[in-house]
Amino acid sequence: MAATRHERHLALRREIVEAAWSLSRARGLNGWSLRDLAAVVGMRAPSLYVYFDSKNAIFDTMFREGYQQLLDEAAELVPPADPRDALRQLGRRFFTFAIADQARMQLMFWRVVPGFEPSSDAYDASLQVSGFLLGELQRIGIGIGIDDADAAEVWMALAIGLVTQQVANEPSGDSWGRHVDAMVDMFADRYLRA
Amino acid sequence: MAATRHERHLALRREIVEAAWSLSRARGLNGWSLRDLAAVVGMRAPSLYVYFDSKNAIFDTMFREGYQQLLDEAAELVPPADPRDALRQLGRRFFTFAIADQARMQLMFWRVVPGFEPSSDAYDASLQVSGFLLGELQRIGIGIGIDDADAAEVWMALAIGLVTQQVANEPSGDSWGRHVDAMVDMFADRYLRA
DNA sequence: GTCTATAAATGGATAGAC
DNA sequence: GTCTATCCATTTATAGAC
Repeated sequence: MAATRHERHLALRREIVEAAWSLSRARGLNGWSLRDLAAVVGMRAPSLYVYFDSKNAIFDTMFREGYQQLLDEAAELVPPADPRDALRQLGRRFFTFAIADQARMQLMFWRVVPGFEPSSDAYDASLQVSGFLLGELQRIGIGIGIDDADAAEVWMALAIGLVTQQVANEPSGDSWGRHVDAMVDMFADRYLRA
Repeated sequence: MAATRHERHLALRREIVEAAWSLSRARGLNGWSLRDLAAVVGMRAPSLYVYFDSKNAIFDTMFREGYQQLLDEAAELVPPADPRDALRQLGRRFFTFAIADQARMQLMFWRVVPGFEPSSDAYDASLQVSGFLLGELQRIGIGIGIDDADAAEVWMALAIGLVTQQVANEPSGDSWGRHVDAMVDMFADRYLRA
């Protein structure tokens, strides 16, 4: 069964994005050019334009994939019955996810690529993650009766603060992870319904 | 009283750094070249090398100044007697300081300029800030008896998380600031000695 | 679809005259 | 100290042959 033209096109698109991830992990989000990227997949730079309209279009795909990956990991979770344990699981998993790929983290949460703004499609993917988090916090029993969205924002700030400190101060380590439980407990003490 | 050659040299150095701050605020840390910078101070690019060895040397000075400014602001604080009020003051002031200049914040806390690593002198300035924070938290009465440095790391993660979310998601606003008190209270509930 | 060639611009940094 | 001229490298992107 020969692959159709369309299938081959999609496969090469995939290969290009994977190479972009690989280069970003190795040299940073802004550490590679289209020439470099093309070389990895055995092409010349102009050929990439058959698959993507611009370099930012590649970043856009990566941005969307980052949030999709986070959503996939979240969907796989089997939350413990105890609310506080469920929060700990969420916090630990997010920390692990974020520091596992610093380039991905920076693309998703720091917006650090000059001139890149996520398309509305890509932005939708990030909204799905926010929606999942909000739903999960509500299910677990978060809220002081006024505004669950505020609790979700505080949760994200806690999580991203820890990850930001980790990546900025000790890029190749994970020692800030030892504070995850403490931060989850702080959050639970304030926002978990008794 | 005529200015000495040395004084004129220092004055121009200052003018160059101020122009670099100005450009960074207007176009981002990576949004200007040495040509642009020279134009602002009425020079050509090569003349800048009389005052700085490289572009990164300019960033290094800015990095050091950023931490010095934070230290200066901190030193001006008159802490309220009540420990929790003192923490609130610290948190609010840091948030205001950080979002007042996003380029400065990104240079200090995100390490986002490719190829730039702070010199040991500049790094020392950042250590002074850490030292001040640790001393202040101890004075206020933080600590669960084991490790005050952990509390300081958690404090910084909280503060930087809020600022990171603010800058990444609403660069021109300050709405994440409404969570400052909530985060300070969470921190106080856990780490403030009763 | 892939290539060569090239546009068109930009970058940090240096040499050397004045 | 400041300049012109320039090096040398780099970049994204396009035109057009094959």
